[in-house]
Amino acid sequence: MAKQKQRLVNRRSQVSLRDVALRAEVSQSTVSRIMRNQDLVTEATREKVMESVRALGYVPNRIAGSLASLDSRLVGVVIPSLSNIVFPEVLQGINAGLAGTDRQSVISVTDYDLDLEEVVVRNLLAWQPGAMLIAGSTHTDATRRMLDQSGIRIVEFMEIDHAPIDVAIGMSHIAAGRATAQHLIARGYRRFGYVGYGGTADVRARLRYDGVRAALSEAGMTFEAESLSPGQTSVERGKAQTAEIIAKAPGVQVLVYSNDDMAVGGLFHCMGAGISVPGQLALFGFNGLDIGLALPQPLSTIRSNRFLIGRKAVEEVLSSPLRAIGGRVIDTGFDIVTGATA
Amino acid sequence: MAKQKQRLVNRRSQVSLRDVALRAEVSQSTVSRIMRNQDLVTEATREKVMESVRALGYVPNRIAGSLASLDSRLVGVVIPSLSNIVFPEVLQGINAGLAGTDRQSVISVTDYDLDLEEVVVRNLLAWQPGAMLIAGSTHTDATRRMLDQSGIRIVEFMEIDHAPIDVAIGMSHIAAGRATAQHLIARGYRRFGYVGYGGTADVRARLRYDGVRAALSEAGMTFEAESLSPGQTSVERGKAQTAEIIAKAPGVQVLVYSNDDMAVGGLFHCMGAGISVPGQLALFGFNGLDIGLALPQPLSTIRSNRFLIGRKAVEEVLSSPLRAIGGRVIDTGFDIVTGATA
DNA sequence: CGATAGAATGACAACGCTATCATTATGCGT
DNA sequence: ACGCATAATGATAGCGTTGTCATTCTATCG
Repeated sequence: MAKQKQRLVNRRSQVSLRDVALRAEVSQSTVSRIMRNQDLVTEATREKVMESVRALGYVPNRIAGSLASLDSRLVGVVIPSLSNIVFPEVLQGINAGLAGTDRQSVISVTDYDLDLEEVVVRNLLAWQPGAMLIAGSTHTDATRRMLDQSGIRIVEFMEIDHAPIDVAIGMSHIAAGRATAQHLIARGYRRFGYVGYGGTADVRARLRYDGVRAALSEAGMTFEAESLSPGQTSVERGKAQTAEIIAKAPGVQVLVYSNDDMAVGGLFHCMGAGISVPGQLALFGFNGLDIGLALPQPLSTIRSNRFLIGRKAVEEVLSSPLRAIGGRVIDTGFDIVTGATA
Repeated sequence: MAKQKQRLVNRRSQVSLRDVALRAEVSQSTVSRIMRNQDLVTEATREKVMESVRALGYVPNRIAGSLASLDSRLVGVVIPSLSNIVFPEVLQGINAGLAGTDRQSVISVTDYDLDLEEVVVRNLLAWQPGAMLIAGSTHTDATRRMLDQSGIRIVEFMEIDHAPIDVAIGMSHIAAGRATAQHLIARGYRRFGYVGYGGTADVRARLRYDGVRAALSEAGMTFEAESLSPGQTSVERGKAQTAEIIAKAPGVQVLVYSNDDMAVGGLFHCMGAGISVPGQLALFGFNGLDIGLALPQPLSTIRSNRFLIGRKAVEEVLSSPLRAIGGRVIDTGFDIVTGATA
């Protein structure tokens, strides 16, 4: 009598393919075919099998399926934050792109920490995703190597200011910064101040800042004052820092913000302090958030299309399992929203 | 010569346990033990193996691991929307609870559609999650049956106004509605209007509405006017509907909104139209969003703790793999934020 | 120094499915 | 009615791990 190795594990008394096959008196192959909607099966057998599926409440085990087919149908997504509304917006686009396909996204958050990103990417790769969508193009060497060697499709989204591993989708934040400065100069502003994120983690905010400075510099100008915050931006911080910079540099004509939530805070401060906008002080944001547009006085800002970025990222990886040779850059662009605050 | 069945599939030339074991000249068991940080291995062998792991760039295949161990270490999360900021906030709490554990969340979105929710739950269950966190307690019969029969931990979050399958975490939206009405009545308001979501999909908005009405009714009052929108709420819609209801019912003293974004829109409308708040018209929201608190005039609202809900949900399912007998309800409560608009 | 407990390692059968090939039904033309 | 192409179904070896048990070392002790 052959010895049977037995798992002692509280073997989930879960119904499996075998149970369905047994009940329907067909082979497991047939059940498998039906569950995967492969044709080649008679309507009669399909009925018979589906009856058993329903009766037993069978739910296929996609883990086993993925292992057998060497295809997990998973798409890994890595974003730095959930509290910054722009990332959920990208997720919506990703979702929209994935809807109707049999792919499922798996999301991880890095908190703008490149070391954590490395961990997160490793864990995600362990799930054998068919593609990986990752925010930004600044990664640790190890992260880049893992992504590269995985052989799967990789989309780096949000920014396109660096050479991509496979595909990059987004906008040039340097160009957005330059456009901001040029737009404001054209409107006659000469004395600039900057309010926003001053850390190094949010690379894109930094790129925009650099872009503004570069364009100002070309026009022989510079920021007369800056109020930098090392941490997370918020409406509240925008209020506080705007108060601070006004006290520090009363002569400034226009404030450029690292993003809309800070700028909204700035506008709220001005409203409360009785400073007329843009008469006494003009404000310019970045992101084109809904809240900015709905303000009594619509915020002047630059709109990036986050939803589109997400959707295009998915479309790109679904279009082919093979990487773009030599890398591919898709510019989703940006629009200047004139608004009423600058 | 025995015939070998061969997968023709472009067998991912990926390094597996076997490759590492071969290179390090140890058994697969040993490598497996090391990868899972099981002790019982000599430091010397560990070194030797890790060298191979690094050299080959080995990434464990968690799909195979999950199948073998019958434990996916996945946590399914189902939310109705990503555009309503409260759900990303819950996700942050979930993330915080999961951080440091070896569990990974898998998120799906239902667009407030119960039939889609059913599909989404089925797909998620196919990944054999160890637990499922799902927003709300209104589901189709099939969904409820699947969740129930899965045997895994289930947390229904956001609301606690129904009997849970396993655990419910959140607040009573009916109670929040009643509290809103009582608070406003105590502050002397007598003529009420309602602005907000009027559809059936967002069950919780409906519960709050019912709560307000019930408490008004007990005090012998009712909504003198209502402006209902069938779709997604937004700041923009709040503006428009506020304008509408003011035109329709100029005598109303206070407007109760289905949520903060609508209320913020209402405040913006009043600012623009020169209506003094709360003197001529008072406004009361729901959610306690950051934006409301940062307004020049802080929004009067009810704050629910979404982050806490998410974190507690995770803590609950991590605490035990067994369901709460007879169901368990965890009330995370809510606070009235007096603010300055009512 | 031999016996022996315990530590360290190895062997190998599951896990639940899918891909591949083999076999059996079925329909069709002549 | 027969042969044959084709449709429908079945059998079975992986997929890359982990759980279990078996085996081989390594101290320790009388």
